[in-house]
Formats: sequence, structure tokens, C-alpha cells
Amino acid sequence: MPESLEPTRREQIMSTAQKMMRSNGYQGTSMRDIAAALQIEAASLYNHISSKEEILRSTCFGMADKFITGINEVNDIYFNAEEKLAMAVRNHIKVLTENLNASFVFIHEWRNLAEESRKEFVSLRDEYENQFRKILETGEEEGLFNEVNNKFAVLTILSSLNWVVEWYRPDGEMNPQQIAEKLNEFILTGLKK
Amino acid sequence: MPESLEPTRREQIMSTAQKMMRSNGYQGTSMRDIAAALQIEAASLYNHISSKEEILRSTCFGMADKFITGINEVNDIYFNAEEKLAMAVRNHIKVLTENLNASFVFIHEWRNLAEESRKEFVSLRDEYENQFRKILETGEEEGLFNEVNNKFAVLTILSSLNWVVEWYRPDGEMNPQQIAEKLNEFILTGLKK
DNA sequence: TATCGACTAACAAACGTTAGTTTATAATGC
DNA sequence: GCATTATAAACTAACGTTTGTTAGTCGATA
Repeated sequence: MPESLEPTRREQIMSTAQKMMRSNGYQGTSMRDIAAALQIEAASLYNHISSKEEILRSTCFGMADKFITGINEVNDIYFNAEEKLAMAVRNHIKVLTENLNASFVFIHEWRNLAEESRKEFVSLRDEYENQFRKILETGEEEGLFNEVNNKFAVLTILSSLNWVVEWYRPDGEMNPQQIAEKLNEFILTGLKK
Repeated sequence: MPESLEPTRREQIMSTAQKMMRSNGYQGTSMRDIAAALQIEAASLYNHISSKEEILRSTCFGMADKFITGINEVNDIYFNAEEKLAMAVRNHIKVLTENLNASFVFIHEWRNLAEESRKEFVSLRDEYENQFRKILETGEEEGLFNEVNNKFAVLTILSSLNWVVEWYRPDGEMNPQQIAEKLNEFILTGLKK
């Protein structure tokens, strides 16, 4: 069987579903809606996926994996904290802008996961935040960063990064590299002259 | 008829609905769910509200009004830009923490508004962002702030403020004043020593 | 001759909402 | 002070849709 360059049917379903869930939310997107966009019947979807929730689960955990891979990469390489932070931000923005629809679902729709998956998801999220926090702690120890409430700082920084998904447009003024650069400036030195 | 100190039935419905929509989303909260929480039948809700969407509409526009009132107050009083920004942040955090559930719905569920309301809502949001942007522009002119992409800066700042709704707990370590203060520090001077 | 991927048909459950009714309380007219 | 009327707020029952999903089938491709 020849390895096709075309996306598999499953991948088509996933990306169509993600796009629609971005616009209309998880609960606002029905299996019939997804099927119609692919010009097939709802029942046919079940030849490729096992349930609607599997779409959400696969999306959320797939993205979590990408983000965590990104930050592990940063923490494995030795740099000072400032460089580490800059790299973490770049990686985050890269993953986010390369998977806009999936990222949106990841950020906004994870609450719709069933109990068990939701718990697992939250702990992955916590792990990611911890990795980020470690960078800030290193920065403090190195005397580079102000002493701040690190938990608070991480949440504030991540919110700025994640909000990019709300306004970023591939054809907009800023490309992902520029966005990451500006965010790094802002995080490090703030507004004040 | 004596003016009661009790909330009206409508207010009870609103705040119950907001609490449930915070946990389960707009579409994840049915009229029967809301009614059950109030120990009445779903049909009885319609003696007090006209539709499910009215709950969302009233919540979103009610909060928009509070936020806009807050920023107008700031811009009407003459301070320098740094003081204005600090006040705007304080007001934002105040409104947000005093109406946690409604704020959460305001931030996350407005997409479920019907076409017409959604457009109106978005323009109110734009107005708010413009008022914020004006403060940053003033700061630039006064030579207080760095020259930055103001649109970008406003979105980044507002994301940090809005994310507070995700983690703030009335019984947590930081009270709203402290949160606002920390956010102001961070916005002005960043992490770097 | 399997396997893949589509189909039709149907399911039980849940959805927002309406109609019409009942009951308790408040306001009014005599 | 009493009978009447009005109002508020609950109820039961039902409506037409839409929902996610399953079962079973059929044609095309490997």
C-alpha cells in the first residue's frame, strides 16, 4: 500500500472538526455538522473515530504533548535563564501559530473532556507550568530576575502567550517570530522607559 | 409593598445560571439544569426571563457596562499616564473579582450570542480596548512609556488581567488589591532586575 | 476474497420553548 | 370588613428538533 501524501481521512476529520469547534465550540459543533462539511453522513465518521469526545481528547492531548516537548527541549539545553525564557516563549508561539485551530480548542474547550480525561489533562497543564516556573526560579538564583511570586508570574506570562491565539492571523502584520520577540521584550522589561 | 432585601427571583436565576455556565459552559447548561438548581421546573423560569439567550445577553452586556464605566472614570480624571494605567488595572480587577462568575461568562461565552448581539458586543469590547490604548499613547507622548505596538500591548495586558478569573479564589493568598498592584508592577517593569 | 469507507434507518435521550392551569398573595371596590 | 379582582410564580404536559451513536448493508478497491 503506497504511502500517500494526502492527509488520511482521520486527519481530515480532525482538522475539519477543530476548525468548526474553534468557531462554534465543542458543544456547538455536532457530528452532523462535521460530516456535512466533509460531504458525508454523520454515521460514516465512526469508521474513522470512535466518538465525538475522542476528537476533543486527541486534540487536547496532542497539543499538550507538543507544548511539553517544546519546554523540555529548552530545559535540557544549558543556557542562562533569560535565554531559556526566550526560547520557551519562541517554542510556545511556534506550536501555537502552527496549530491555530487545535490550539484554540486546547485552550478553550478542554473543560468539555469527561471527568477522567480532564483530570489527566489538568495535571499535564500543571507540569507545563512547573517547567516554566523552574526557569523563573533559575533566573532569580542567577540574580537576573526580580524576586516575584513565581506562580503568579507564570500564569500572567502564559495568559499573554495564549491570548495570541485570539488575534493572530497568518496574513497579519506580525509573523510568529516577531510576536515572540515582542512578547519577550514585554515580559522582561515592561512598558516603562 | 415593602422593598425586600432578598434578591429577586430573576436575580437568583441569573446568578445561578452564571455559576453553572462557569462550570459547564453556556451550551453545557440546560434550562432544566438551572431550574433543578433552584428546585423549580424549567418552564417556570420563563415567568422571569424570556429565553436562555437573554441570560447570556444580559450577563455579557451587564459586565461590558461595568468595565466601560470603570475605564471612563479613569480617563475623565486627569492623571499622568502611569497613574491612569494603574487605576484602569485596579478598576478592571475590582469589577472582575466582584463578579467572578459573570466575568467568566463574559470572557468565555460571548461567542454563543446570536449574530446581532455578538456584533454589538464586539464593538463594545473594541471601545474598551481603545480607551486602554489611549492611555498607552498618552504615556508615549509624555515620554514615560517605551514606544511599542500599542494594539499588541493592549491585548497582552488585557489577557493578563482577564486570566485572573481563571485562578483567583476569594480565599486565596492574594486579595484583589494585591493582585492589581502586582500586575501593575509587572506591566511597567517586567521581570528583569 | 477481504477490507475500507461510504450508505440508510433508526434509537433513546435531551433540548428550548409554549400552552394552559393552579395556587397563594396583594390590591381594590363597596 | 368582606368580597372581588389582579398579579406573581409555580405547575403539568407536550411540541418539534436535534443530539450522539449503533446496526446492518453495499459497492469499490487491493
